[in-house]
Amino acid sequence: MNRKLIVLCGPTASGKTKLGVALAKELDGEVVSADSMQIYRGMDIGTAKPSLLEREGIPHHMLDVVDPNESYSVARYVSQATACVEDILSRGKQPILVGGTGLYIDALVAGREFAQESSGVYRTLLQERLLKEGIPPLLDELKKVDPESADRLHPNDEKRILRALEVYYETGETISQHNARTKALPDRYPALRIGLSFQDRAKLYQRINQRVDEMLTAGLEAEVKALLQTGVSPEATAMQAIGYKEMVACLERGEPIQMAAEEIKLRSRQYAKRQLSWFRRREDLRWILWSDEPCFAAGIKEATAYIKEQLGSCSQENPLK
RNA sequence: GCCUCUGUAGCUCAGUCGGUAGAGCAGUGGACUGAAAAUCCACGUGUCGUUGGUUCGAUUCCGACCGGAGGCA
Repeated sequence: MNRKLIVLCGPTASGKTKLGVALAKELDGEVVSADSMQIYRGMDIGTAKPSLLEREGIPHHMLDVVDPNESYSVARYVSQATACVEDILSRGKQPILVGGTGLYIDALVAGREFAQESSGVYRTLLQERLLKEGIPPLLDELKKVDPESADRLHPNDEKRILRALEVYYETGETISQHNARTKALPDRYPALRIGLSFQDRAKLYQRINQRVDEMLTAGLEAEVKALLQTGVSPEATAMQAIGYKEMVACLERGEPIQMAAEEIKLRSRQYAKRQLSWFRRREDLRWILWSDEPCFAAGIKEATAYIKEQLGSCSQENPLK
């Protein structure tokens, strides 16, 4: 039985959503979103969540699965999204992972285990200590329990230093041991990865800028205000999303919306660059690069040709049919 | 027209008591194992507005010119 995952990834505004739907139609598939912000209900405009119309009747999973006040994590994503993938496979359909959150994609494909669910007491404790003592004593502590991680982590990388300590105190296993063990495990799913972007970086940036303007026209300001009014905390993880945190700050300071728009464009461009650096490191990823405007007809041709070629080479009959 | 301030990296600006200059931001590359749209790291040569003068040596001092801001008329 074919358990192969098709992965469609790339930076924001590269056209993943549209090509994903087209691919799903072509391959009798369903879309599983791999986006760390589109999971939140009520955050539609700023996350560029595909509307019902844009989904064109193709079932989309992992959209609107939590409230913006809830805390979420890769681990939760992996378990929820795996259930979706299994369900799709059991019905004989092709799962297509579409999204820009590299960590979520890799974790799902690998079937990554994370250090055990915790009560959170250590995290709060460690965060309090960070505030009071600063990072040096915590790094010293990590040096004692997990010298490998202490050595690997940069002294300024507070987030990861805390996590390393947390994992050790929660589970008794150091994060370096845990990582080494889980890295050795084989992937849960075989995956075919397709990356979407532009040949010319400037073109990508131009598209991003344009899309931010469209978001503002579509009512991003009202969406953010509505979220705050329904009690979403500005501190919530969901509110770290690009487009939201800048808008919140702008409203607080009473600045003109145009200033927020410029900030959102800038942060989105920088985000796209980080996404590219995540995806580029994979040698087994097949890039489809738009030369000018995205041409989905050509994109779908290129993608399906690649998929058929890859699948054809490992099985006598087309397993997608 | 006169006076004052100003012109240094893509942008905002430091600085050189005369020995050809450095921050922040932007940009580029990278990392990433329960916050990931988060978080973190690395990378800084540019006719120091132009042109004369003084000087062994000027981006730095002096003059003129050009651009910008303000003030007086």
